[in-house]
Amino acid sequence: MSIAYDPETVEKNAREYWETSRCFEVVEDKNKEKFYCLTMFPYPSGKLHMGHVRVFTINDVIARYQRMQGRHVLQPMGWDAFGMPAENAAIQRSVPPAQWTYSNIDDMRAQLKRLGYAYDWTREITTCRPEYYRWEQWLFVTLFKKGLVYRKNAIVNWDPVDQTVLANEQVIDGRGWRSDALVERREIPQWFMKITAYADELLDGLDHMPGWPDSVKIMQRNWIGRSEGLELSFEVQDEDEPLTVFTTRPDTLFGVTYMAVAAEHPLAEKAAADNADIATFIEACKKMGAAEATLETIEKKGMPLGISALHPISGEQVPVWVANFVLMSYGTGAVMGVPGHDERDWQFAKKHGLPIVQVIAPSDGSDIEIDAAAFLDKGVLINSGDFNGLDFDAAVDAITKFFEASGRGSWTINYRLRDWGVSRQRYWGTPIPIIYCDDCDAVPVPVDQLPVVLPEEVEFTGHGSPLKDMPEFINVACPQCGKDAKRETDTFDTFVESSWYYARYTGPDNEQAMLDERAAYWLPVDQYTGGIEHAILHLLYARFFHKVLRDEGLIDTNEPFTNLLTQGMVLKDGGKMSKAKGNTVDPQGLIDKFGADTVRLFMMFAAPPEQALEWSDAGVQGSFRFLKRFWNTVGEHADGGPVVELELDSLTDTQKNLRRKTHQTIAKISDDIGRRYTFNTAIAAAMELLNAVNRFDDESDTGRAVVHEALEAVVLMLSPVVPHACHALWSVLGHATPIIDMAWPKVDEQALVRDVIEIVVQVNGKLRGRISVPIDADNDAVSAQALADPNVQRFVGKNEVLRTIVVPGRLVNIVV
RNA sequence: GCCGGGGUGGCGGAACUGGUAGACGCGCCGGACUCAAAAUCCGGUUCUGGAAACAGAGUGAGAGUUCGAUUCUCUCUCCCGGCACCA
Repeated sequence: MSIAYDPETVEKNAREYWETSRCFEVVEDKNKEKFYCLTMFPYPSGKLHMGHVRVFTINDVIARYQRMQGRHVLQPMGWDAFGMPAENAAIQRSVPPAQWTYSNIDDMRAQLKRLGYAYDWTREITTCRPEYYRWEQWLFVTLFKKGLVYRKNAIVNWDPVDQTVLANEQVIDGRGWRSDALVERREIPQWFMKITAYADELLDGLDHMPGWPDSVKIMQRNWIGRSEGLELSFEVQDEDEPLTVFTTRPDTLFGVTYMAVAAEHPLAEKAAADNADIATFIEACKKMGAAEATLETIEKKGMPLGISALHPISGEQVPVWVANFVLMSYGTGAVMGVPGHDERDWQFAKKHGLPIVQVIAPSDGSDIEIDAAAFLDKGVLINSGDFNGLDFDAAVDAITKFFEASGRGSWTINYRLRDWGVSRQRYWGTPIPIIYCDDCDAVPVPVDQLPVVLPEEVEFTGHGSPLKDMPEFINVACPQCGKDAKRETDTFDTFVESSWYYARYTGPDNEQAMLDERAAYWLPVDQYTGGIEHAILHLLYARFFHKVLRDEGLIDTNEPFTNLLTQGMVLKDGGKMSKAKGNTVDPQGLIDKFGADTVRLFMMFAAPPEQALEWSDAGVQGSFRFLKRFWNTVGEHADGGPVVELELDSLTDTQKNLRRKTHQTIAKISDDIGRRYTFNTAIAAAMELLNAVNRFDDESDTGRAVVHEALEAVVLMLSPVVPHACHALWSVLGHATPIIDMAWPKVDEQALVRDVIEIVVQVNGKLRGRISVPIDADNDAVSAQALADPNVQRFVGKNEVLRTIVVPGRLVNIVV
């Protein structure tokens, strides 16, 4: 008599086997085909949440499936350990961020082990450890020397009450989240990495990444935003510095009726000096977020500065305005306004009574009313002096030539992508390895003095970085001249750590170099899985770093991630699970109650990975019930003792049918997991086969052998999803070799052969009958049989058959 | 506002290349077992009409292409992700 399914024991046994056999620890082996299978590593926020369980389970299924395909699989795990929540916890609970983080890591590691993921734990990475971050300090210094790192002013959110810099997330409706004070824009010097130097390569690479979803590639392409256009200058009356602007529509140049500059622009500041209204307006502009979403949705406001720019061709005067939607740090801090042919400019001109001039007419000669709406199409130039009558191409060509000849403009390539600001005014991050000396300016910390270690024992107040109160950290001798100097107290954006961790997993123990020859064996990552919310920033920064590391000679490939799978969120009651809503479901409780396999199964069954997953407690019950049924079916079969060898020639039709179902299912699941990543349909197919086995009532020797084949297939194919149960069931089926060392089952093409198939018959596209036809019947025979069907005849009747469409093997459509 | 994705039974979802809409599971209804309940097993379950056979309607809304549209095109609408300092 078989024993009842007890996940607690079953899972403990499997875990112990994996641990003692160390079967997931891998070393480089040139004779084996490697498969590097990675998820985006978690931020150690406390406990695992459902989103973690989902992404890790998806990746674990792929890793275990690939292992069964014979690949040498590396699946590592680590911790994206620097970040803001640790600082918040420190303020709330008076625990240093380091202590909080390490304790969370210990808890979450234990949870991951309980879930049975096939990780090589010998490669674990923790980014807040100096042995990790020292190498990104080294890289920063190296890039500094190469000129790929520079310092410039950039905007931050300043909380005037808490006297601290806020993250965008901490600004709620323009106010500080703790102080409720109106947040101000403030410019401070910050460090930047020149990602724009790689803009073209990052863009072109997207064309050679078939393993990435189109949606992600399109988003990145739009983000980089390469455009070609004319860069030109407007002289400003009584000023030495011209206003430089970029336009992709030089053909509309004669339609410029105003210029707009940012509040921080020198022209605006100058005008504010002797005009109180302008000064007030500029102050108001600065009390506004810098986020693109804000700029694009706010009410567009502006004020004339009382100065004029000179149109570079006509010489006419156009007024210069200051506007709240122009930012100094993006581009040149100035834009030209062409209200006749740009939607936003049109709105702005309408509102402020600025003239709207039509300079483009429709190509078909029709009339338009420029006062009613902007005309955005390309057309023929009018009101454009010598350029009247030219079409778009000719006009762009002629106007560009005019500027290039006069030296006041040139055809250039422009990117929406901006350089990556990596400075953060926070404590819990990698110290930026820079020393400021009064004589030598910013000096990188010499490589032999790295790492600059972040002190972990700190008092945390929440008012700025504790590093600023630590003279022992700040005061240092200038590496160049030896004079007293001061350390940078800013730390890196945490995206810096996550931009190269995937490479460090290949050699996490190397104390002499960032990366070594092991990177060449494992990279690139074959399968990368993570949230769609990282489609742009993280994935673009990682691609950038990969190219930088390549140019440093540390790796020899162009792209970090060959195949990308972006999984959807886990929802509850149609919305995001969040602590604020109080609708979180703790995976631990479910693991304790049902076991890890039930949780894994539900996660994979409830939705395809790319879609949002709606959480359902009842669905978890269903998964548990299925596992019990699965367990009992295999157990009851095994109770009948060993089975005989299958004699394929002597099968009955029913036996043949079950066998066909077995091999159809192998084909289906192999495709679902291997190609489509639709684990939900793979599990559904396994359930179907198991249902067929349960309906199959044949205790003969051959019957039991057919069942045995089906059950072996199901156990093997479900083992990536529910590995603990399948580890046990494989031995129940009489095998000495552990299932973790088994290969994926193979399809017997002979078993799939059938001689009669069912065809659907439609009349005028509506389903009216089904017929059985020989597999090799020709189209004429099939349509004749379809027409003969009694129900089909009812609808065809005396009507004339106009057309008959036969889709071989599928359907017949009779058009009357 | 801009970029990307999504909307299918009471619920999660399936339908892969334009060809049977609703696989599989949940829930619900009925039955078996039980003194009873739980668990388990069997059957039914898109809606409307019908005892049934079957018929009509039906994939966010509206139009279009097609012999045939959940699938392709256009317009609209609602929801989700991203917008450079949440990770």
